[in-house]
Amino acid sequence: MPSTEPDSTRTRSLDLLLEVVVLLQADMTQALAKLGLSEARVRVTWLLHHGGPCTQRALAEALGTTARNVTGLVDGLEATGFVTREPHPTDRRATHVTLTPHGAGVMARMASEHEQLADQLFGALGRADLASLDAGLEHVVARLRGLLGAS
Amino acid sequence: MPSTEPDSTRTRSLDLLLEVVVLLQADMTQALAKLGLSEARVRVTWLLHHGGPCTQRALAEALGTTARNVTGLVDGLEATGFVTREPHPTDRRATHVTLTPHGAGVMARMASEHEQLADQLFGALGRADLASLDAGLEHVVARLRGLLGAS
DNA sequence: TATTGTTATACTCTATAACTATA
DNA sequence: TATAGTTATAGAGTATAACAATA
Repeated sequence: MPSTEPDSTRTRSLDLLLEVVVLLQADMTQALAKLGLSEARVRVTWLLHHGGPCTQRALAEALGTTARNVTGLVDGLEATGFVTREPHPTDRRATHVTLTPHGAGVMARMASEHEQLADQLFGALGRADLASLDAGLEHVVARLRGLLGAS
Repeated sequence: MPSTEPDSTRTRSLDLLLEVVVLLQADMTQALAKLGLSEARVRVTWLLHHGGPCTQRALAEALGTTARNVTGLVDGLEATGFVTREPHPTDRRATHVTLTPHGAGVMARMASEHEQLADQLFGALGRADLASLDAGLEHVVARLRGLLGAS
């Protein structure tokens, strides 16, 4: 038997992984919609939840997007009661985007749903199975980082 | 030691999985852009590549979207030379969306890049490691299908 | 009457460029 | 002069609703 596995085995693993991507994304989008958030907006509230109040400039850099886009995202989050624009303590050009109590509550609820999902996905797996899954995923993460870095 | 694992272990596995989602999506988007396609448009060409020419109505149902949206996607694919609108052989209301030779060539190239990615991600894994990764992913797929079905 | 695809309209996310207020 | 955030404008993707042509 040759030392290289047939391609079909690896391709099947990639297809499985892509199916997980599709399903996980669908589940996330659905869960976010119930909380009144979109994927783009939750990235903002996530940054505010960890890290606290923040200028729009800093948000734009952390998100890897433009200042204009952040204006739109914060507009939407402000209109739906997730954040407020406060004056920056020292720089009168800047705004301090801050989570409202409602926004903070939703983020806390999201964290608990996150743990719940982890239990639902992995609760039935034994310790050894979970460890080998983690090892495989870590391998994939390392490979993908390499591919994206050396683009 | 209690029979239930601490939550933190499972949450870490989920975070790993979410990181794979983010990285794989970034890699796909980048690869598609090089081929002149977006994610929404490649779903259309994928359906045409497998399955052959197709009415817009059938595309809308397969994509789970509206007829209006398919009009826009096919407009874009037509303008960039991936597909043509042909008259339907028997139903004069309908159009037969068909891959051009260029579109078919790009899809073939995509398939070969798919195999290449599978080799890059999994080539260094032994048979046993790959099998246990597959088992874990299959478990996750089954769980996610259950969650999405019973929404 | 039902179906296929279109136009009309609107909302979200993204991007560039020009501009205002402040530093 | 440089920076923070805005308005102006544009394009992709999604959705509903009204409508034309055909079945």
